[in-house]
Amino acid sequence: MLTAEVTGSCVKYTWPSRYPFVLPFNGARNSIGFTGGVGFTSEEARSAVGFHDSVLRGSGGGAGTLPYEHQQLQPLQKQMHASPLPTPRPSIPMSIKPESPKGRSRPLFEMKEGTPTRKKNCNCKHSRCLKLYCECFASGVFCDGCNCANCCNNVENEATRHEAVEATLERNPNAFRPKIGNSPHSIRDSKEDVVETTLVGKHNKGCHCKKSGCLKKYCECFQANILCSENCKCIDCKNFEGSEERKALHHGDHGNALTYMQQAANAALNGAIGPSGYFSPASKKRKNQDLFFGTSVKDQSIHSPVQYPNAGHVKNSGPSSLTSVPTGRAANPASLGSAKATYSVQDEKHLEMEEQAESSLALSSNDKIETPARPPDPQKISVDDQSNGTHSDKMTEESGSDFVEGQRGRRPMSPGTLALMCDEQDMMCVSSQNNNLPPILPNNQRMTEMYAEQEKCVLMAFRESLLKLINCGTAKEAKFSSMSSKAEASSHEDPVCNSISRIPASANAQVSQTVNTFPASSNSHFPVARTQTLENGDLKPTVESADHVDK
DNA sequence: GAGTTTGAAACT
DNA sequence: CAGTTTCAAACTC
Repeated sequence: MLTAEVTGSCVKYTWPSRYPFVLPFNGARNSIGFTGGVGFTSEEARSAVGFHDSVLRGSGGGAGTLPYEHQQLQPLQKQMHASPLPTPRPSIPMSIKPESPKGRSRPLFEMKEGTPTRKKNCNCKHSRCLKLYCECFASGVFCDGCNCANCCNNVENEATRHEAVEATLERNPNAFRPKIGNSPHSIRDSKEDVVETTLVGKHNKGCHCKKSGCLKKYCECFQANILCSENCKCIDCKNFEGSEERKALHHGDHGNALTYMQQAANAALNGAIGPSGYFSPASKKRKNQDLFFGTSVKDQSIHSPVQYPNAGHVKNSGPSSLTSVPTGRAANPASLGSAKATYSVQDEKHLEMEEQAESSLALSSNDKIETPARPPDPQKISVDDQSNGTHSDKMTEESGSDFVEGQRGRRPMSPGTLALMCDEQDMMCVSSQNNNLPPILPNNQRMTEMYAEQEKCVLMAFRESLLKLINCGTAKEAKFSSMSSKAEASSHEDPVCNSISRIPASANAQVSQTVNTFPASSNSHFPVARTQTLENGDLKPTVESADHVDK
């Protein structure tokens, strides 16, 4: 199926073909490119994309400002036929670069203040621009105005180029497919708004960096503005969520206090949820070691500290669960729709659930990320205000909460704490809205709802982990108790284990009750841990909708 | 701008 | 599949 991807002012369509097919559209600023696409007509493409319905609207730029209206298809069709390609249905179509967006990791267009600008041309000397060394070739575009020598990546050498493409595809059928997992947000790279737009997608093959720490553009992940993932085989990677170096890089480069706040919030939240939820650089380094209970780290998704809130919490009772503590999404609005997370790729169902959750969140966060010329987000303002210590009063007035009130007169809080508090206040905002207080701005409301949703996810995950822990301990203790009881050949009617199990049982009941009060929509994507009383009185943890999870 | 470093791609 | 070489971009001076 043809998929549409809206990236700023461009829409890229990906056809399930191994050939790159990049089509120009409407000049440099508005481009529609088809990536892939052997033998399909514009009509097919149009219907597949659903120009007439709402495919684009679903993923589009938010606030109803869709850059590609129906009538804009006309120039597209014209250009398709006016393409320099030798045949109407080229087997290896390419287009001239200046008008082509790029489907690979290295963008041909760099976003500058929301405006795509041509990236510099290639300088190939020995490859004749017929190998993947050449960015143009790799991007599926003809060289045009490049500084290359003996270039064969042009219309004149179509036959040669065709052979080269075939050879390349023979080596690697996916050679012309995007290296980075699709994300409509990853291109966004303006200096003003780098706030964790990085947390998107992942490198399909992963990088193999050794010396750059994955914090230089040598690293394809870094270059693509994404975090390294479990696919990467890099050494001494610093391109992961929570990395101080990476944080410093972002912070130093852009001086974006919000970025820092959000990242600090991520860190703080991770730390708050669990000691192993937040990965220090040192812990990241453990991927090359076997520190996690002697289990091969390669088998676990620890490459990135970020896990989807519902991903793999309980799959591995050991290391993986330790690393799967939900993180930054709750505190990081920009990472919401995109959180580059390393999920434990262990179960397709789980993945599907994740994607559903992801897409639902991404949808709601699209306007924030995609709308270039938006007025300052009230949420950001509130964060900034918060950092200046001017917001707490406002929040107190709005929410009437004792929480913020209680913070007065105390020592200054760390950025992480402040960011966390910001989230708390977001929750309070939601509560306020639920109490029929005057609504805030729509965008703000969406954001706060998102935060609430995230917090729910986080809390759910946390609760689930605690439940597992309790149940595990209870079950084990009960088991040992009964064993010892048998050994003593005594027949106590009320073994210790029972008295122990009562406590968590009631606790579980309480928690379960709490969980059930969540709207179905909020946790439908996530497995719900419950307890089941076995015949021997032991409590058996169960996970709804996730019976694949290891017990 | 020249030289060096780096890591992906290509090759063996 | 692992090791080596080639290549061009990124980086440094």
